[in-house]
Amino acid sequence: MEFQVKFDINEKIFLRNPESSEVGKLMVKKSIDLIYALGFEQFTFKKLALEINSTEATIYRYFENKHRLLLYILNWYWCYMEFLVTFKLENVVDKKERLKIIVHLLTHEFAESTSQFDYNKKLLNQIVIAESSKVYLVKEVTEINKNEVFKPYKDLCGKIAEVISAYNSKYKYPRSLSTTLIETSHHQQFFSVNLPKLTDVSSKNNSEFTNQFIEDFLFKILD
Amino acid sequence: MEFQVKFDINEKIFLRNPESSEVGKLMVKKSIDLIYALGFEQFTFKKLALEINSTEATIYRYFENKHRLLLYILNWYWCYMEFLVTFKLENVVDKKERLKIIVHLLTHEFAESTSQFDYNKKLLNQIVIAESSKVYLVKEVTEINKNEVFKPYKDLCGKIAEVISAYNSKYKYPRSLSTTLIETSHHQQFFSVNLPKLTDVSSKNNSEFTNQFIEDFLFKILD
DNA sequence: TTCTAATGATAGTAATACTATTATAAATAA
DNA sequence: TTATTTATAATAGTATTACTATCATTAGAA
Repeated sequence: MEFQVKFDINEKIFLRNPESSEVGKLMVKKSIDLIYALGFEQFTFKKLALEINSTEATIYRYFENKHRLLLYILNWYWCYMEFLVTFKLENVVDKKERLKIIVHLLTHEFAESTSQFDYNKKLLNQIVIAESSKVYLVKEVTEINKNEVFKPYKDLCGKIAEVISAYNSKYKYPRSLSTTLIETSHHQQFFSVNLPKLTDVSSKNNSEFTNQFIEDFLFKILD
Repeated sequence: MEFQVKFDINEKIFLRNPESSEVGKLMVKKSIDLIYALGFEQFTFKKLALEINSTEATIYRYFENKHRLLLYILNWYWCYMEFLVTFKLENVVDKKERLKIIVHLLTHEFAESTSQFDYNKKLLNQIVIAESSKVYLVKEVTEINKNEVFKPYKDLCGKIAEVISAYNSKYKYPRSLSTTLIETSHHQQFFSVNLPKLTDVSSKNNSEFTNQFIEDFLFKILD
């Protein structure tokens, strides 16, 4: 079974909806490949324009700047992640199992995408790990936040917090623990690959390591 | 009692040691004020040159680029933090107390610096919270890491890991837990101020909130 | 005193992050 | 069907950034 999902991304993020045209869709899709390949700092609209055989001016009609484009991509990812969580939790009643499913989702790579129309989720996941904090770790965060552009992240956080509270209603910090699960899964994955001395990975699979570390700490906190 | 501390920062980080001259010392000191005021993205060598009544060329003789200057500042901070940990732990034998002291250090602001020669530790702390991940979340991380420029961070992490292991020798992930303590204390402080819905802060003091959250989870994990 | 080395002043380049203008092509409405 | 709107490609241009290079001046060391 294979299907595509669509989300309504907050209109404040773009100038023109990239979903409304072919160039628009192509620029988002290719930006994922390019940001992954170059890193966000080296990524430019000029390079993206070249990649999609278009011009900078065209891209600027869709996004104010590359920061907004990254935000768009991340919003899509957070929506997708919330959808995935909801989907995978369907019909699972065991509360511990529900948490384990979430930790697994947060710590494992996605399979390479097969459809050419779909975003490459594997690359997207790597972008989230390495670049996502760059959208909020900026001076203008308060200004940017006013447009509710972080809502999908907050919603994901809220959803996980609910599962945490369902498991242990007495735990006092379900939201902070949610963000800690998300952020920790990112940096432990990043560190275990790039700066392994900051972690306790042994040679083997780093997703598996991160999964074990987080699951271990989550249940020690909640039990 | 008031005293200044000096650290030998890895020579690979700079072209000329800023400690070796007055302009050098001034540029590091003022860069802390400027990065704090503008955020790392808006911070430029041109603006810094203006601030210290010097020229870009002079700054470039000390640091290859602004990324290296940030790395220098963070290295200093990590060394300072390790020193502080060592200092505050002196003569404290109770193992739980030792961990509590560390958590307190990680989650609380420093006092405004009094000495005009000293770096402003309060601003430095804010820079660490908002900008530190930008030095390793880059494509070239492996290349940069080869020069051992992250050693002070790894040492700090190692030191905290030791205290963790001393408290509970059976715990399997002391290093990953160390980095999680450090990173979590940063993003919880950042979130509780800027995106509070991602946390469980109530209106009050956010350092205190972060301290409680982290202390709570640390001892649930280790006990 | 002479030499050396660091600085300041100045200039210049390539790339980035945009904005503006116009001709053309495609989609839509009358 | 034509007229109108709209998006795009092509092009040009600007201010700023991130550097590199040159050279005269100055301060300190030999």
